[in-house]
Amino acid sequence: MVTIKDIAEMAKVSRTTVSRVLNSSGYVSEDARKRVEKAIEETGYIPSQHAKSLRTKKTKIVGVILPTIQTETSSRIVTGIGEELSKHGYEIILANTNLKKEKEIEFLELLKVRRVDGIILIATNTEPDLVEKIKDINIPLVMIGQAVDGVMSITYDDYNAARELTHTFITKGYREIAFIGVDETDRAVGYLRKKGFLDEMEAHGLKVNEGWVQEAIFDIDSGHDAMERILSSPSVSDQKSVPKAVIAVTDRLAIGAMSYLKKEGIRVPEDMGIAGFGASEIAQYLDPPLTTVDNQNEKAGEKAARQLINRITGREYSEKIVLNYRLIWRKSL
Amino acid sequence: MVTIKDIAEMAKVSRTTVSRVLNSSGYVSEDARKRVEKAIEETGYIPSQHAKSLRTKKTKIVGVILPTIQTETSSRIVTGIGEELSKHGYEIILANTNLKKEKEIEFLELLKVRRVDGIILIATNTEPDLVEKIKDINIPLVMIGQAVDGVMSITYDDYNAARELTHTFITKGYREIAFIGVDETDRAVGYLRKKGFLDEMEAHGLKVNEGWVQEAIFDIDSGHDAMERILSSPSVSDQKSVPKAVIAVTDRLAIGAMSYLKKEGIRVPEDMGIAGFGASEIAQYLDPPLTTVDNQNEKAGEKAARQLINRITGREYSEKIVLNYRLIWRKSL
DNA sequence: CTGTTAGCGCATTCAC
DNA sequence: GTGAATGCGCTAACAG
Repeated sequence: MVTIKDIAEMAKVSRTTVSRVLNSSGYVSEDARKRVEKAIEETGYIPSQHAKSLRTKKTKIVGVILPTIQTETSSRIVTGIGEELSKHGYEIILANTNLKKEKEIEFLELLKVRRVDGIILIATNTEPDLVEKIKDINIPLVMIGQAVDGVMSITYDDYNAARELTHTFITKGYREIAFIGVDETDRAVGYLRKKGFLDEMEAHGLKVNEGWVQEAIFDIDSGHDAMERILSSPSVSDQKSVPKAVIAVTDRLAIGAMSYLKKEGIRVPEDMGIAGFGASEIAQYLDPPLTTVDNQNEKAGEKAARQLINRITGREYSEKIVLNYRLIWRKSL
Repeated sequence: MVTIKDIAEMAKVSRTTVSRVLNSSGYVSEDARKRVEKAIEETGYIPSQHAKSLRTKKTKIVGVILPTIQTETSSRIVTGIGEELSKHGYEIILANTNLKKEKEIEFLELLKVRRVDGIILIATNTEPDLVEKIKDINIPLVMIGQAVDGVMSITYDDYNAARELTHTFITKGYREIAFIGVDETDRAVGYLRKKGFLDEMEAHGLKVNEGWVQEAIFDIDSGHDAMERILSSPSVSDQKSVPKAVIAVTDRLAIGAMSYLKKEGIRVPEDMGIAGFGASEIAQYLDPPLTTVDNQNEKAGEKAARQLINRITGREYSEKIVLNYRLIWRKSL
């Protein structure tokens, strides 16, 4: 492998001079520059980022820890992050936990070994050991999706989105509304979206029957099963109170729910209104097209990257950003 | 930042000894080891991978270049790659071209700067400048999805999958079959799948009308439009020959086509059979569920990673691997 | 404008 | 069993 030393010798200058033309820093005579460039050209020399990093203490790498890349949410966020980072000459090291929580902490360690300049964590929980680890990692870090005191974050306005969505269901005349949520250790998706729903229902004096609120995991089948549980809960079986609508906290859960409804011959939206969250691409092609909440994931990724870079480079940055959302009304209710 | 030198001083040994316990190489007395470990524990010392890389010439990083991460195909491949690499202590640097071809070459450069140990390229084309660049990059590289002479690759059996799919359409009684493809510079998806289709049709003496073969780009809307073009092509408009089935080269294109059919009141599969490629998760939840070809993307990723590591570490590896596929029959035909 | 000197943090001889 | 010496490839004072 050809090194800076070889170039220096070929161009009959010192390594310093080569370094100068490489980084276009300091003065270098036209003549010397030419010779250096020629040598680089001839040899195909490419400077080693490692040696450079060792010296400068900057790696120009950002670690991205995520729970899975196989959801539109994640992949969009990553696209946004990548887009923004590459503008500034940073690369991404991808750390995919595949939904194994313990790996989050492992990866934090690992990224530290790699001396990344910053970390972006697409978070699924805010558990104490994770937060503790984050706080003593001593590398600029921003979380996406969850907010924690003392940690930079980009979050969605989950609570208000859920309220507004619920509100609109109500103003459209729905009064019996069911809910498919997820585990509340996911504070944003599990807790806040559910709370928004419940608070809005309560504000309107509407009752949410036991059995109407079901918990699922993040996949389509789970939405299917949750819908089934809702429709076979005691008060429903007695025909005393059948929900007329259902809100699912992700589009995938909504798709699963729809598939159950279709199987049972329950028409959407005539017999049951439905909405999801996430604005997945497929939502608009469903039959009927699914009402959903667009959280602007790419933008979340971009903002996270931008704020992180600001922080890394000592510029001003926002500690917390809450993105606004957009309700997309379609025919499913 | 605490370094190996600090640990050495604290433990009253030389840096060499610290290095030894770090890498569990060579002899080190129980006593010395204890002291070193204690010092590491107390300081939270983490060795710098950069310094190590500079010394050992190994980064334990693999670069992954991909056209987009927002398709199931890509994200699954990446999951497979990540899964396998992490078993061996490698990390991924993600290079997302966002469908900009020129960036592929740019990223190759960049990964060279980073001195990655290997590169995995999820390829969309096999154009000469790309191939040339690959060949003189001098870093072990494996392509996924496209085959090129002299380059390691993992590919799908696109040609035969297309033939077999077509064959089954035919044995089910379909004789008028249309086709939605993509640009043939994508040799695997664009050229081979189309050729498989055409060859099989020809082998059965079936005619493929002009206008029945349309070219789309990789998104849902494009599938919709292609379907529209097929059904409004001259021979179809004359009612002389309306296709009774359509094969799309990706599930997304098939979904787009289905949405057009639904809009036009054309029933699937009664009026028109349809199939896609890719075994996307959503395919089974469509109405009707979509027949598709599973080409095991995670496995492709895993194999690519494994072969690459074999190559990097000087073990035996396969230059070319062609994965088998699996037809998934559902109600859409 | 340019070169000399001095490390960055680590692994690897080679002695002891 | 252990340590001193050396250098990986690069940048950053500091002199000239």
